[in-house]
Parts: sequence; C-alpha cells; structure tokens
Amino acid sequence: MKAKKSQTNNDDMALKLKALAHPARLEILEILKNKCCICGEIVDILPLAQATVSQHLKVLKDAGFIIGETEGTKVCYMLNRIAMDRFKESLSSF
Amino acid sequence: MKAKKSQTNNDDMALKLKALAHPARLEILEILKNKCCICGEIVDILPLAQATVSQHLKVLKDAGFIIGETEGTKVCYMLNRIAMDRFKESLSSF
DNA sequence: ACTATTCATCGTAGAAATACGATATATATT
DNA sequence: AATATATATCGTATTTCTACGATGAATAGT
Repeated sequence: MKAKKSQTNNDDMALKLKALAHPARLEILEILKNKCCICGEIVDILPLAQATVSQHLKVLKDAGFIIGETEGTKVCYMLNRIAMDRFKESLSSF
Repeated sequence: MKAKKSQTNNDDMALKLKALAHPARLEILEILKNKCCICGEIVDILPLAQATVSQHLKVLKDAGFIIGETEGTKVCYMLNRIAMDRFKESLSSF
C-alpha cells in the first residue's frame, strides 16, 4: 500500500511536471508571477496564436498552477501561489 | 537581451522538467535517491521492458539528473545530487 | 437587435513521446 | 573461440503534444 501510494504520488507529480514542461507555459507563469493578466495581454506578449495561448492557459489551469477569474468578457489570470509552493515543496524530497 | 536570456533559460528549464515528467522516471529517481543501482535492478523493480527502462535512463542521463558508471558489463546508475539541487534551486524563482 | 470584443473549443496536421521486440555491442566466463 | 550476461540502440506502432484557423459562446456597447 505504501508502494501504491507512491505510485499515485508519482503519477500526480508527473502530470504537474508535464504541465510545466513547455517554454511558453513557463513564460506565462513568469508573467503572472508579477501581475494578473487578461488572456489578451498574454497573447500580445507571446509569439503564439490566441488559440494556442488559450490552450496553454488551460493546461496550467487544469494542473492548478493558475486561476482564471472572469470579468465580463475578459478573463483575468493569476498565479496560484499556494499550489505552486505546494508543488515545489513536494519536489523537495528528490 | 534580457528577454532572450530568459527565453533560453525557459527552454532549458522546460527540457529538464520534461525529463522528469514521467512516473517511471520519477520512480527511478526515487530508487537512486537511496542507493546506486545497476540497470538490471531497476528493470526488476519497474514493470517495464529492459529497452524501455534503458530509454528512460537515457532521458534522465541526457538531462543530467543521473550519472552512469560502467563497471565491466554492468552500468551503475546514481543520482546527480548537484544537478538535482541546482534544478530545484532554479525552480525556486517561480 | 446588431455589432464588436474577448475567450474557449473544435478539428486537424505534423511532431514528439512511449513502449517493446529484435538486434547490436561490449565485457566476462569457460 | 564460444557462450553468457548486461546494456544500448534500432525500427516501429501507438499515443500524446503542439500549433493554428475556424467557429462558438458570452458579454458589452451602440
């Protein structure tokens, strides 16, 4: 049961690592580290199409690293500091 | 030039994250965290074919997370503690 | 109601990752 | 030299990722 749990942990950890394992997504996180941004601002910064950026944002959101707050027709994205810190903490065992 | 450097950093970081982003590779790292192992021992532990384990070891080695020391016909793998710590350190900025 | 704006989702082409059997390579043993 | 052992590499089928145009959905402004 210990091994099973470790397995589950690794699966979960691998999913989170995969969510981070792309240059564009790391850049998005760096942008959101300093300030909240609406999707369009991120599209303006990155050399990627809107659909692609939206896809990357979804990956980060599904992994829990960012939060999106809808305000009218815009969506304000922000870093989920707690999730990020928890992730780094769980990495510390390696 | 600041942006360029950040880009390069992110590319490199993404490569390292990708190398870690697989349950089998995380498990290999956990195994090697405690003791050095020859490839065959890892093959015995993981439910994967020898070719697959060898492939995963190569990914970890190419990313610098492990070191392989050949001893006769065997290869003793060990964690590259320095590389791992450096990686975690560079993650701390997020 | 119509139009514009913002973002998400769909469909899809191309690239990369994954797993494995087969085979190659290199050393050790007899 | 022939055989056994340990590992790496090759070829390949399958799956997953990535990027983007096209389109849908929701709200805002006229």
